[in-house]
Amino acid sequence: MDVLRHLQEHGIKPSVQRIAIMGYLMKHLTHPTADEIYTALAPAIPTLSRTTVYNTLRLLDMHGAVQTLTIDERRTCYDADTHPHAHFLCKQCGRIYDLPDTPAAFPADTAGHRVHEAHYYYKGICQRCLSLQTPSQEDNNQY
Amino acid sequence: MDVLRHLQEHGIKPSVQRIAIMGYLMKHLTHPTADEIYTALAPAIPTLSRTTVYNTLRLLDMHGAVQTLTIDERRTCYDADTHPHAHFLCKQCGRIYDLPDTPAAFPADTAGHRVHEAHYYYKGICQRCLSLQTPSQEDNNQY
DNA sequence: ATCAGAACTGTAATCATTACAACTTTGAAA
DNA sequence: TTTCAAAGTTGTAATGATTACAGTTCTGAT
Repeated sequence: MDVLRHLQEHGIKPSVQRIAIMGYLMKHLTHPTADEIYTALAPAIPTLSRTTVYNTLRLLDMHGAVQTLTIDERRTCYDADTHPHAHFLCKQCGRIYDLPDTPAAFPADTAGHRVHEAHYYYKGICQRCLSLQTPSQEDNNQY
Repeated sequence: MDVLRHLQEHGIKPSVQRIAIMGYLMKHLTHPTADEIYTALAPAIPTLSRTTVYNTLRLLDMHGAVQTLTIDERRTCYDADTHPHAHFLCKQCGRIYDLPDTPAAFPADTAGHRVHEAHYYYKGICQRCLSLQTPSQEDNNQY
């Protein structure tokens, strides 16, 4: 997992903060939010600012080094895996999973529009929540 | 376009406000935001409250009478067409278009998760912006 | 006519994100 | 090796969409 090279391949000048944020995303493929990244890195980089995390994530996205996920209305999530792949959001626990099977990356008919990005996602109840489910908890959905 | 029947078919008790909001969405398939709906209806229903628009849209979504689109990080949009169909967001003008061609409604392998909703969308530059594009405007992207 | 529950309203709070201005770092040229 | 401008970072304040909440109005059954 060569974070430095990954940044350079995308034309991003490295810095302590950028390496830490990109590295966190490459290590944790759990689709974290900006705030989760900030909270995780702040102890190791005490001077880190939330603004830097937001700015850096936008920079990484613009250079194609990460993918921005706007699946959940409330939280913007980030994914170091930029290959087009489908996601699943659990409406109960809020976890976002990668799905192995992905529809075709581009629609057959784009109606004349120029497509830059393709996003596929599903919402429902994840396997984990289904197996934990008891009748009395069935309406605990939060997402 | 029978708004009243549409509401009743989804088990929603009608009211002046609910009929107006549902009717607006059925007439305007442009994927408006809550605020756009409020602004459009407020002159005709002077007592209308923004809160009611938000509450009603949530109600309509929960009963399956509309589809909530979380394509754009900033704006939550609504669509009276609840059939699974793909969308295209123009990164320049922000318009959301319907795409005629839609991938399969459900993934072949859901990894054990129970899928309730399928969402497909693309981002890029729409035909309209492409045709208006001049070299000096090429970086006016807002979305 | 009465009354309880549902629906609606307006204001205040929330909270993720962005704007901004000051400070720090970097790296090239003198 | 100093200088200096540009790039990067920081903390605080502002923004703006959405939600919480408490009071008011409407509805429909009795």
